[in-house]
Amino acid sequence: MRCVVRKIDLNNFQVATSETVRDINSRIMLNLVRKHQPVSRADLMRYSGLQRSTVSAIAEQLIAERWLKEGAVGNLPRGRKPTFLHLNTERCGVVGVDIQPATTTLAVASIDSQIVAQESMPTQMDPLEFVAELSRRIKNLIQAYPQDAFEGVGVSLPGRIDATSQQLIFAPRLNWGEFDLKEHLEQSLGLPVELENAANACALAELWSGRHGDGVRDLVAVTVSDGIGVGMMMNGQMVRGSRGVAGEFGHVTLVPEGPLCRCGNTGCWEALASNAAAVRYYLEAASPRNGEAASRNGKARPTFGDILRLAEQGDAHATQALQQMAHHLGAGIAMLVTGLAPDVLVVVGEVTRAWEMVGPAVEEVVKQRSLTHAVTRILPTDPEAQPRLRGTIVLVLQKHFAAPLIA
Amino acid sequence: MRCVVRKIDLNNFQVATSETVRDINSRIMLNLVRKHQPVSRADLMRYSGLQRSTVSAIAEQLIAERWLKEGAVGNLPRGRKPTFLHLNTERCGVVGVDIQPATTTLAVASIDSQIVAQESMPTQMDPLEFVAELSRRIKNLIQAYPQDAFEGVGVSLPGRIDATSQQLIFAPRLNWGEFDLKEHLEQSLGLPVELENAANACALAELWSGRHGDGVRDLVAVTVSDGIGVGMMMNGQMVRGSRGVAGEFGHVTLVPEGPLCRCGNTGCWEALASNAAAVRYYLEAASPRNGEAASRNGKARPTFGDILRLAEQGDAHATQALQQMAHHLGAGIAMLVTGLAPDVLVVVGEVTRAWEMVGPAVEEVVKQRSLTHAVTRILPTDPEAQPRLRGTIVLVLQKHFAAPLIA
DNA sequence: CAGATAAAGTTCGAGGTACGAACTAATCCC
DNA sequence: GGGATTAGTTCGTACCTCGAACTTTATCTG
Repeated sequence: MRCVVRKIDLNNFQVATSETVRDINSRIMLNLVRKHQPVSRADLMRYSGLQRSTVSAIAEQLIAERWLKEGAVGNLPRGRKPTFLHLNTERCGVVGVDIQPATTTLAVASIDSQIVAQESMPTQMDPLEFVAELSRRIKNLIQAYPQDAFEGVGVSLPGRIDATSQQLIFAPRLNWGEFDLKEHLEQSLGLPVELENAANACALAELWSGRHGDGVRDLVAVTVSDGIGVGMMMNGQMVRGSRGVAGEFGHVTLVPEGPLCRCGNTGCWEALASNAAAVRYYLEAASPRNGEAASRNGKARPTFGDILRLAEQGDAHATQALQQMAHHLGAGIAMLVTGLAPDVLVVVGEVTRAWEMVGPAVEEVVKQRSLTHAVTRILPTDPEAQPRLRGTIVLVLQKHFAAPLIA
Repeated sequence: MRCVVRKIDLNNFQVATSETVRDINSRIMLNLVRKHQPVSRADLMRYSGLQRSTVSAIAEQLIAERWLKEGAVGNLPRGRKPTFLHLNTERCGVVGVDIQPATTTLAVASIDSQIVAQESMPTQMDPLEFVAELSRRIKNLIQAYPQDAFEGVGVSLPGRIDATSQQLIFAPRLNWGEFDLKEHLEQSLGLPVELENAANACALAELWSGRHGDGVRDLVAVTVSDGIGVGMMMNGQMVRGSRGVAGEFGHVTLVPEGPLCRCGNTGCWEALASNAAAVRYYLEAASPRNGEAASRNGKARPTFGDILRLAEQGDAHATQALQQMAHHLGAGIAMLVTGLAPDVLVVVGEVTRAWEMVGPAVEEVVKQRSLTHAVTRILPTDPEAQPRLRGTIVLVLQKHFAAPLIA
């Protein structure tokens, strides 16, 4: 039984009243239904340890609030048949937006986190234009449902959001400057908006709806694209750090005299192990003397997707580039495994498509470099699972399903 | 207003009852008294937002349980004079034990974390002998107080404790093997015992009784001795990781082809920046050709303390060794600042005695390598403050002062 | 010096919540 | 049809906070 105590934050606490008790217990109920649905009141009583009468009372309230619905009756060998309860998916509640440099994906999900509609659009260069188009599309998706049926909008993006002001403070890959995305979207949609860094969103999604089991309380997500991002869930909570900038392990120096990174330093993890690094390794291997020049005269610079395809076809240079990338990916992952010892570390990004090639190389480096006590499972995510997007859904739903802010 | 939500742990939750409300509110009260004492009921009402009647009721209960005591009456320009409340230090409650490879320090503290008695003893090689001697000394210290006045014993040690079994799983510097220290001490003393890794204890002490202000929720402690340990408090909670082994950043590879570490790998942070590394740098500088040999033939190998002393006297080799150590210390700290972005990072160890020399070098590396957004304050701890020992006190007290385990 | 004013602290009834025992409902088996 | 079994409801009790009214103990004012 792991039980980590928390220091009470005397700047930001909430005293308890009688309603607090109901709040806590109904959240527990909601989570138990989410996990076990369809489930009878009698089973909820057994799972929760609450009295049968209390379970009934809470169920009645949650049904009145349209969180739960009564469904079919079950069958038992003896006795009265139970009435099953399940999450009320008609309360069709959440909009999720995954902003990536080129493409933005938006989705509507029900409160059981199932995506019921989804579409994509290009990510405009101009933030105001982007907000206008995004709002138009969201309104369009939403209008089929009752007016007040939506809880909010979750947004994941490749950048940093100040913890207090919720302003975008660092998003070089979007190049929008210090734009108040939250304010603009809220104004335009009339719904509460939650912004989150993409890696954090992935970690959130994996902890809440990944298939890792209930025992997982510490999870790290590593997103690999043109950069590397890290999202951390520790003790079941997101680690945001001082100004919401925790997780920039991508800019830790792993090779002191290594290649130049776009951050201005040298040998950063992401300069060694990102998709862009793999492309560089490929160019270096393909024309050893002068990799950069080769790409300029004649054929276009290959994309990381090209390299994955070439490696799959058995191209030696591409395979070598992936191996180099894998080695350095492993070095960074070893750092996280050694330092944070999460239960699970998930890798997100195109690179997972070649995991049967990259994975073993990563595992080898991690095994060699980390102490024997760490038992972290390193898992690639299925690209179909859309962890960023699922994270945005959880971002909104966690307000209702997470433990209440107590003391 | 930062507010991080937590996923409810369905394997380990607690439903709320009416008593839960009192539990939460009395813990808030206890913390408010701890912070503001001496303080009147009326002030507590204002700090907490609870009703005056509720504050009185809770105060009455806490006085009955001997947590609080009524003290002097205050003075106000008008109206009835307030009766001040303060923590009841006569409830003299906690034993702290700081086990270090050579010396073990034990202390008795009151519930306001003030140390009232303290003594040291050598750390024996044999764990059973050690437990016997430690118990004898603790019993001796305790006997002056009422029989039932002690809450428990907190222990910090250079090693790892399995999160579930509370067994010692890795303590090479003590060389005790897999010894069940907790069980042996509890048997011998009849008091509950809490074990914790030394770096974690430091982080705990700094968060709970450091002078960093209430706003600090994310704090990292770096202990520098013959090894390097890292303790993390994130969102006001200790990060223990999967099997309680989080924080082994000392064994992250920072220089791929670097010096051999005792863990078997090369270029680990602690092989580059620990006290032992500084001694190595000194020997290399003092006899460039053959540092190791020099120490063997003739004069004894200098200790890190010697190097600090020499550097203070202006010795060039010692100064250079410290600079090398500082550079690498900075590299590792830059990793932590970049990746975790804590509000505060404290450095613990003998090296802080030379901080006017080491600090600027560390700051320079960190400034160069970390992104501009991190606002981490890097602070040396006062060696007099005994952070390890204070951490052991908090270890026991947090059971009563921390937020209750809810949902 | 008496009355007004003010602040601290107490008392007590109302409302919300969970507990737990007793009760009703539904179903199967003999 | 009666007994056994399980699901779900009802209702009185206990605990807790709220909030208004009240008591206590001061100072200020005319």
